[in-house]
Amino acid sequence: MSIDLTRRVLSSQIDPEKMHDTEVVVAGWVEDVRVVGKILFAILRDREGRIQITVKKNESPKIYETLKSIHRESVIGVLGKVVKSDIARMGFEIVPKECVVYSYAHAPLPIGIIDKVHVELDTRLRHRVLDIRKDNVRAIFKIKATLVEGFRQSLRKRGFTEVHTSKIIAEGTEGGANLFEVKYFERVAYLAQSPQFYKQMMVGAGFERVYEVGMVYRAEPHNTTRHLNEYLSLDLEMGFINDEYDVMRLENEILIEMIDLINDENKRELKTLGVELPEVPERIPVIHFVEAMEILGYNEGEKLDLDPEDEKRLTEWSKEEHDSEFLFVDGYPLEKRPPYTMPDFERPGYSRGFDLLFRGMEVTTGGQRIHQYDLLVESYRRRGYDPRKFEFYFEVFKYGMPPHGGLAIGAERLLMKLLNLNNIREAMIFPRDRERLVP
RNA sequence: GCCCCGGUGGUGUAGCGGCUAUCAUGCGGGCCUGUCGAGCCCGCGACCCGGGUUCAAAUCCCGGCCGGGGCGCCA
Repeated sequence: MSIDLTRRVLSSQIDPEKMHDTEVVVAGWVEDVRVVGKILFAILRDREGRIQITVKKNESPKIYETLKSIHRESVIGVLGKVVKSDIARMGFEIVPKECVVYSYAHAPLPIGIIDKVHVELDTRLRHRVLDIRKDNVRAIFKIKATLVEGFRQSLRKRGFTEVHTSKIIAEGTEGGANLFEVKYFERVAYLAQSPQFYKQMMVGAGFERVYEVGMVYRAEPHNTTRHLNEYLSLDLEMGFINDEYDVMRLENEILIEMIDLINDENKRELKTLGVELPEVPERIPVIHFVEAMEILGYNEGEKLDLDPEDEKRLTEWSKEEHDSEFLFVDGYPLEKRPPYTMPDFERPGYSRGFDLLFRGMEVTTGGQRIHQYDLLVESYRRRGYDPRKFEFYFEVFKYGMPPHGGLAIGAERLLMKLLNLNNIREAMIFPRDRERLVP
């Protein structure tokens, strides 16, 4: 006895009006079995939703016994008739003719899928596959997929080429402090903390505009709700810009499009999560670092960077003053930015580097980059790096490099803030942090 | 790297020196022909590890491991 799974229909494809009394194949996970005397109801879950299988003992004693005996989350296939029904909440139910158990789930489950008890994040992450069976958890990753898709669509449309650069590297963009070491045959290599060098090199290689969607690695032993040791970086780099404002404007536009796409494609998931996405203003406000210091009430030069509390206060200010939950802060002090950052020659000590703050968190770092060979080499030297180690990177600057700039969006940070998640680990299928390496 | 807090059945918890360690969920069994947070009855199942204090430790102390949060740093 077998069931032809090529005939399988999904829960969402069953229209009780049109399909009443027709035979269908359905398959999925048995979320729950409710035995009510000589009748039982099995709730079957597939990727789209749920279907109720109704079995009467006197009509199908074998299927009744089978479904009564299996544990929750077992995988079954059912050949049965669609029966339109007013009593069933879904408007229909399946009365089975045949039922195959493909996989018997063990009991008890390490975490409940539909239990009404709270489960700690740590426990959920240890049993992530079961955790992701919950609609609200899967919704996060459906939305993440759209977020990335939106990034790709928006950039491709604007003449950007997707590139895939190596994650195994010889030298970090800013030295080796937060790099993971890997054994590379007889040498030491590192995991890339950013595709920064390579995407700039690709601008100079003639693509002019490139983007990359890829994992990056930070060996920081931090333990917070907003840090991961491996995260998805949405990177882009564009040539022939006037200044960093061109990059900020681009980000503004693509953010609008990314959020539009999610609103279009993930209505159900947003509803499941009870989330309404924020409005991205046509013009996200931009303030200079010096202005930020004034708003926060610091004296000039008192601080060279913003701490998490400052960032929270600044986005609160932006919400009040400009009705925007997004805020660009431009012109960070040069010494706090990486050595490839273009200095602001009109304001000595400051750079053309910016951050995008969203709901109290840094979600993007970007800026105009140095494109002049001598200036770049000097900048690295002044920071104490040995320019000889970066020759592979400097080469493109020696042989014709357009003025350019770019940015990197932390995908999980953006997603976390968009969906009001409490912990960035929730935005990663299998997060890597200080202790977690499995699953 | 630093600071604060925590670890009790599969899961989430109560208990915070002394009664058979609480409750929910789950799991097993029973009853029920319309359940959909099903209901009712019976049962099963736990004090992170090591050392110490004490007549007595889940409870107090020390160390370890693990977890949660914050800072630094960053996306």
